[in-house]
Amino acid sequence: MTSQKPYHHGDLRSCLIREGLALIREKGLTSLSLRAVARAVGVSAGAPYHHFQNRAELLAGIAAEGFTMLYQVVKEAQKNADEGEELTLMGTAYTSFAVKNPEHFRAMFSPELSEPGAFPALEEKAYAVFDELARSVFRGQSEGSIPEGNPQKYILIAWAVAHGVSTLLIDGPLANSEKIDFDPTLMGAIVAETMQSVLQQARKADDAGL
Amino acid sequence: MTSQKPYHHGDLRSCLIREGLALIREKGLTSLSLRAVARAVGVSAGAPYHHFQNRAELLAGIAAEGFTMLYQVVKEAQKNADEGEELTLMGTAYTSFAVKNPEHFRAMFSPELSEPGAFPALEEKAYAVFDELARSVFRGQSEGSIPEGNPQKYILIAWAVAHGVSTLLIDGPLANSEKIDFDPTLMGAIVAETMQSVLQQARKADDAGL
DNA sequence: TGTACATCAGTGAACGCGCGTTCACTGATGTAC
DNA sequence: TGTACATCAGTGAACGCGCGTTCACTGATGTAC
Repeated sequence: MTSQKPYHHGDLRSCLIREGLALIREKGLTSLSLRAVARAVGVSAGAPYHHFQNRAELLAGIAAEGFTMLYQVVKEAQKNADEGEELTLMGTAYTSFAVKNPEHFRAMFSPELSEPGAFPALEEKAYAVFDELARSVFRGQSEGSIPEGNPQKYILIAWAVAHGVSTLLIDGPLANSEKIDFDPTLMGAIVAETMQSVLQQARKADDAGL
Repeated sequence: MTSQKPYHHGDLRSCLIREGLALIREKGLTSLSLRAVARAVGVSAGAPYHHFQNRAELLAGIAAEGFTMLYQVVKEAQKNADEGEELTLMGTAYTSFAVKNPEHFRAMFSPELSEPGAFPALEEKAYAVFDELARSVFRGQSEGSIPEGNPQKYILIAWAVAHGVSTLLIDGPLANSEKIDFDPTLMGAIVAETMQSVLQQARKADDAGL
């Protein structure tokens, strides 16, 4: 048992991020502020500046953590997938991550962080996820499980469907609407079904020699 | 020629919205404020309160305008579509709207407005768009151009793909990335191709009696 | 057509607030000898 | 094992800022008669 108020916190950075996530969950991205997280942790307003240069870096820290987590679940899905279903499983893993970690997800795709060049380390992490997606498509095409043609097409479809379902579920009109009531199970299945349809349809066209 | 500084502006509400859109475009949703738009129009800080009860209502006003515009382009696409391609054309119209009107789009799907019940008039307008999508699916199913089965599936796929491509293009990693360089033409085609694949694949399964 | 008056849509000053950020400081910790 | 000292990670007070919002006011507009 340490004393109630040790002068040195010991784990402040992690705590600030944790409280930052709670703040995003409860009051939205807008209300994320260095003062607010410091207050939540019970520390002075100046303390966070020993861990983050400014407000944007806190947000970037949260986003970076999120991309690391996303990379892991996507990579895991890829590893466990049979030939030909990599892209589908990666897509559902993406959506599943978003639904389970909406605060991270919101931070990761926050427009405030999207200026190119502003957060190189973050871009690197985001790119790593994209890269796994791309590699899967290339591998699928060389193995024959994904038809030839512009690989970007398959990358973008997978990403767009997964991202679209995710954002509609998290922040969009589907999130809390009383008028529009979707079956949650259906949501999860949508990404998979769409990917499979696209791939099968493309294979058929490929076989027909188009 | 009226004088330079008429006491009554005459069209302040519209001007506030117009400057609000400019502000969102240039500095992001975060920096939209009643004071900022008043300043941009060249009017005192109190003036906007004769047109909007508070800050949220300005945002809601912008969003409402956006939903009205979106409804029109989606409805137009629906009208001009041949039997069986309604859903596809509506999806591409949606994405096209988003890319042409990113400021409206950002306001429309701003989390700040997504609390259910907070802006009933806005929800009504958003619902109208969704409703056209739903009607198209119902009509397609009764005409036979869309397979039987859970209509929600087709609604959600169309919406998710269109919404996903839109958000990736507007705010997401695709917007300004130097590492990920997608062909813009491809983007536009993605929504259509995905929808067509899904529908054709479903039709095939339907014919096979599944 | 003119006039009195209600109402509308502005002004500008003021308030309190939370925030980002800085800075001199201080207590705790780690390390060289 | 002790001690001197550098460094680290906090404190708390202070600053300036932009914002939301209110309020008494005033100039312009529209309307009844």
